[in-house]
Amino acid sequence: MNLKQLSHMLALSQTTVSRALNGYPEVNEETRRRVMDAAKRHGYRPNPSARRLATGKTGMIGYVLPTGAAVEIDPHFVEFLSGLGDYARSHELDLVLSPADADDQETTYRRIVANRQVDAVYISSPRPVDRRVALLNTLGIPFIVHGRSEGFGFDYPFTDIDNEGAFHEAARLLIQLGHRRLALINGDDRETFAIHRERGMRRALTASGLTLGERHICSLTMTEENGYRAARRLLEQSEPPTAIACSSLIMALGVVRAVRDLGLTIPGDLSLIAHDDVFPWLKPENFSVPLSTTRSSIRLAGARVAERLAARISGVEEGARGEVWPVDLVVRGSVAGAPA
Amino acid sequence: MNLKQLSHMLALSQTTVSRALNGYPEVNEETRRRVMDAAKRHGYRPNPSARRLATGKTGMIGYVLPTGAAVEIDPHFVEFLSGLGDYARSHELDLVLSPADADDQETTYRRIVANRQVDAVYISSPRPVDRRVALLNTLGIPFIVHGRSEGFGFDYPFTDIDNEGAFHEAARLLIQLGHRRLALINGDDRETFAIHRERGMRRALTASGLTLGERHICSLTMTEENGYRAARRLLEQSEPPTAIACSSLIMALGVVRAVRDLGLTIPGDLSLIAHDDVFPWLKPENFSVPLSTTRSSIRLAGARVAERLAARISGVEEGARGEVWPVDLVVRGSVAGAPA
DNA sequence: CAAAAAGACCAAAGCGCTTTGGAAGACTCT
DNA sequence: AGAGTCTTCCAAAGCGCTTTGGTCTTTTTG
Repeated sequence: MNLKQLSHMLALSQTTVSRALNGYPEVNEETRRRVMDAAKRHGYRPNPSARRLATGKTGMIGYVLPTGAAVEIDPHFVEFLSGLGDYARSHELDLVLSPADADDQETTYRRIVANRQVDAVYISSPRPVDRRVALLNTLGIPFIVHGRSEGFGFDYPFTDIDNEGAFHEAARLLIQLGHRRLALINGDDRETFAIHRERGMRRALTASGLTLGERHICSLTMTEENGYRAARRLLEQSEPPTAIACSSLIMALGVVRAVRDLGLTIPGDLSLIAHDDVFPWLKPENFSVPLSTTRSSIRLAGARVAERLAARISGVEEGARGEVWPVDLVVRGSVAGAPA
Repeated sequence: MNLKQLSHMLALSQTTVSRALNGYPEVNEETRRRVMDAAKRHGYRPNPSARRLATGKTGMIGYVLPTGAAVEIDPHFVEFLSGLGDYARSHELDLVLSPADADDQETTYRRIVANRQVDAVYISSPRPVDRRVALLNTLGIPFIVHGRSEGFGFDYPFTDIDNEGAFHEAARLLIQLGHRRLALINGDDRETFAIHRERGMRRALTASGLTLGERHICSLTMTEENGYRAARRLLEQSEPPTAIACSSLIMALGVVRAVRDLGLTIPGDLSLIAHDDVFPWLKPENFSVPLSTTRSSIRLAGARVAERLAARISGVEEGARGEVWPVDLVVRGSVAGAPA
């Protein structure tokens, strides 16, 4: 059932039927009702390919997926995706993942823009002065950055959480509890979020006349294993930290394992705070010692990004507004006063 | 730069240019070279929307993504996706995720098929007599099932691993080591893979005159937390198992934690074997006690599914062939003879 | 009451590609 | 030399939608 057939059986022109269906004003309400009704009754669905060709709109949002043997898509991506899906579903948007060589995403971005394959795209895990941001800005396709980049001469639209504030608060709490040797187990420090977290922590330490030494900071991809290694490295030093802030719950898993292996206890020997992206399958309250966290749902962020993308596609949202979400600090059993 | 312009500047018809580019035989090799050359020089890329409309081919493979507040996309999905992406990238295929209400995926499948939004789709986490398989079979779109369904009156194409064989071998090893009380911590037993694993384990037990009692089997979604709970339930019984087979490394993490909390040791008090889907971020050899596993890379499976989908789209593969991959049994420190 | 404006509809021209059904010329064969 | 066969190319017809530029009524306005 296509437009031609439908309009023929209604004894109307394709023009009128098309307009009736798409809500254009120049059609009699009575006629519109008739058309709508017939369309529903016969299960008419406009062919998206044809519509695309005519309008250039695809009803899809795009994401360039870095791939390659060495590249792993991490759980954060998925959870974010879930949120995006939540919103997309209720608005009949589809998501196109375009796999690209991790070292050459630019070509793929150019392709999907040139081909008009999607109406908008989003970027995740941005770095400072991220080339993708600059590229999309010149390419002129609607986009949102999940996270932040820095150091451009222009603004761009983003949705981010207050990573700096979160880790500032976490460190401040630990300091108030008497800790003097703090350590940070961070994510990949080429990414902006990690830089912001470090910055927040340093700011809190500096304010109390403390510092974050080279030996007290680790920066690794966020896996359980890396969490374990980092913790061992930190805790086996001559002057080990008495408190650790950790960028991910997955790494925290490794930290807990290391602490146990070393025969130490939480929070007796070590206070621990980790950032919680709110994974449904890994909850800080269910750690052997319930974990204190800085919490922000990455899933909600996904839904929000989808929402803003939709708004940009339809022209409701414009300009380069960035939004920064506050982060909750949730205190549980894993923090305590510094050991004597 | 579109076909019209290109053909005009070559003083050829659109027909000839189109054919030259698409490798049709009825064009002079010399001409073809000229065309190819000009196309490359001017960066001509056929408009995919137009091509879609004309051919019906989209160059995309689809996946219906179950979403909803209660639904979590699990890490297995992502790792599978990585593999799919690896293949898709090198063949210029894109992946379309169509979010759908988890309880009504059927509508979405019908939509993407009716709309010709993708050339092929895949299904994951199938259950016995999975409705999606039956639906796609009648809808007539190329598809591959990752995993297996059962109990239809027809065949369908799938790629699966030998879950039954894997857990049969695992159980057999444990039995040979003298274990008599085995337990299984399984995934959601509505899914076929879990059923197969249980079946394999029972077969091994039966062969030795043993049984798998109701009290020695848990079936839960595969999270760390559920692994912990299951292990505690099993180990706090009056006659606890001396060996556990576990369906996932993530659950095994929880099992290890439970064992420790109960003051037990691996492999002294408990032997443990888990299935390893080969996540780059969680490796069995790095567990405190290196974990024995049944191993099969879910990432490779993703690449294989993409490959078969591509083959089906191009008509190279046909029919309902199913393939079952063998699973490795990798023995590490977490198994030992049964305690006296 | 004639002129202008508004309302309701339509025919046809795209969008940019693929593919059908030739046609013209070059080659072979008897 | 004429008939048949390749080879190589082209004009034009889709694919199914949106949108432009009208037309024909009906209503409003000075």
